[in-house]
Amino acid sequence: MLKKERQAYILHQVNLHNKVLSSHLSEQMGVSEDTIRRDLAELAREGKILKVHGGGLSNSFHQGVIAQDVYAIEEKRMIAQKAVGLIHDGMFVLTTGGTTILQLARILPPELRATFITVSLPAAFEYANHPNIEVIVIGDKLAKNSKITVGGEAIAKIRDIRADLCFLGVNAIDVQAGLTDNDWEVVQVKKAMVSTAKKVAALCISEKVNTAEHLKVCNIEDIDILITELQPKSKKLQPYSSKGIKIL
Amino acid sequence: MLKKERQAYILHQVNLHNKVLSSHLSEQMGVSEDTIRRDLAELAREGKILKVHGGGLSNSFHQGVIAQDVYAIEEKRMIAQKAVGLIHDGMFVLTTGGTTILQLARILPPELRATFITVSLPAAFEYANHPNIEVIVIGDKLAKNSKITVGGEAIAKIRDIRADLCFLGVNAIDVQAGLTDNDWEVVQVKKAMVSTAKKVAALCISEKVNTAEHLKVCNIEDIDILITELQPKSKKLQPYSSKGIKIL
DNA sequence: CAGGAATCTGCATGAAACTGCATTTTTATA
DNA sequence: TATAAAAATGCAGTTTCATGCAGATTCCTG
Repeated sequence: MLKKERQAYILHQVNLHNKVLSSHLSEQMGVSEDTIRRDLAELAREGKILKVHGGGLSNSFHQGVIAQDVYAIEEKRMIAQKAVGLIHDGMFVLTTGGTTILQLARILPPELRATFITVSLPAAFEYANHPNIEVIVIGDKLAKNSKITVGGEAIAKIRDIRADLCFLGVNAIDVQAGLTDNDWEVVQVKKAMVSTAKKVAALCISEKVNTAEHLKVCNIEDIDILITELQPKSKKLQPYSSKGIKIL
Repeated sequence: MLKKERQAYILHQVNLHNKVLSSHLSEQMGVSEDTIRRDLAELAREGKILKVHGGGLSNSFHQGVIAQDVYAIEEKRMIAQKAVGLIHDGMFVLTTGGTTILQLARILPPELRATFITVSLPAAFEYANHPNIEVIVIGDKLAKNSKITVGGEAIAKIRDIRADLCFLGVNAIDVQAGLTDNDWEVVQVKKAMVSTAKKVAALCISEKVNTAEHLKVCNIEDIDILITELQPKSKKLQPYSSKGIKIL
């Protein structure tokens, strides 16, 4: 088993269960606890997990339930503002979770009449605050840290929906690597969304542009629209523009 | 159970109930009171709680965040306390929404390993705070006021699940009229739950005993267990007891 | 102010982590 | 393709950490 593979697995486990035990992982993949510890240390150094005595925890533990201030909120608001312009009355819109998507959910104009389909519970709450929005929740097993539903049922259900538009909260995007993420289950969900939606819009703060994670969601060509807080003509976005992606 | 995990749980409990007892926590998670004290001391040092003789208090005075008050919270807590005794490791439990159910969700002991299936988004959030609870969300159209999913999909999915136990938050109960409610869609969901669960427990504050609404959920005979804040032998509950319902 | 409960202190123990080193695997390059 | 360099891994010995327990002390309550 490759190191990266192992770490991806650990990350997956952490994102799924919020917690991993060194002893458990060691046994599970047949390597020494030392190796696991080194993996955990590395993941912690990259800020992807929180390392504690005995194993590792999801970062969401450290950030706590309180003091939930969103990172780069202004940028995300700006992105949401641009994204909202893509939605029109009568549309069926698919969305993932993520803080950027939540911003979008908050600023939907009250007179908008559309149907939002989501796997994200927090997003569903926000959509529900809008009088004229229909909200469809996709059900399945709940991933505890991200509060999104994941699994085969969810994916099958997403595939059944021919949405007009899909908003993806993006973890990492790169011209070569395409759209990538670090949680196996989330990737499955996003893949399903990309494949079923007529148009795909990626919401991404500029900081994450030209970065990559381990797990691939889709190719850069599968994205129709890229929304960042930058000016559309910004140099950083040129490579995407020349791939035929519409920049907002 | 990891140290951080334990502390996160304590913090959650403090923020929820504004108070925790060392003795209670010790028993709940099966560690010595010394350990709890050390945890409380550490959390206090970090300024997250206020440590006092016998346990800990929320310092929300400083933060300014006050928990929303629920009608008849004490009664509901008592009901939840009784209900929790019915749940055992490995069980599949179906629940509706409602504030009584939310209380139940909050006091689940951390070591409990069970699967909770729900249509209620707020309940799903609460369940997700418990480290060893699996949460399955039933998806469908979201009813905005009650924040539960309703519709044919949801009902079909509920029917697919052979749950060991079902907790119904009860709106009105009466020996003749049976269990009744006033929201058509909620009734559909409850009906499906009653028909599929092996055991049905109704959670009901005494105030609603011997009242009726317009829409029928099920007959009184379909209920296996009735939980109120009253003593099981209370006069008000005799008619139910004599119908063969177990009173807690 | 008396009695019981909660707390603190120091210590013992087992588990986990770190350190340095030897061995294996991967990668780069001649 | 051969081979050196670099990286990854496991192991043994030592150190640190988490936790429970016993006994002394302090804190509440009636």
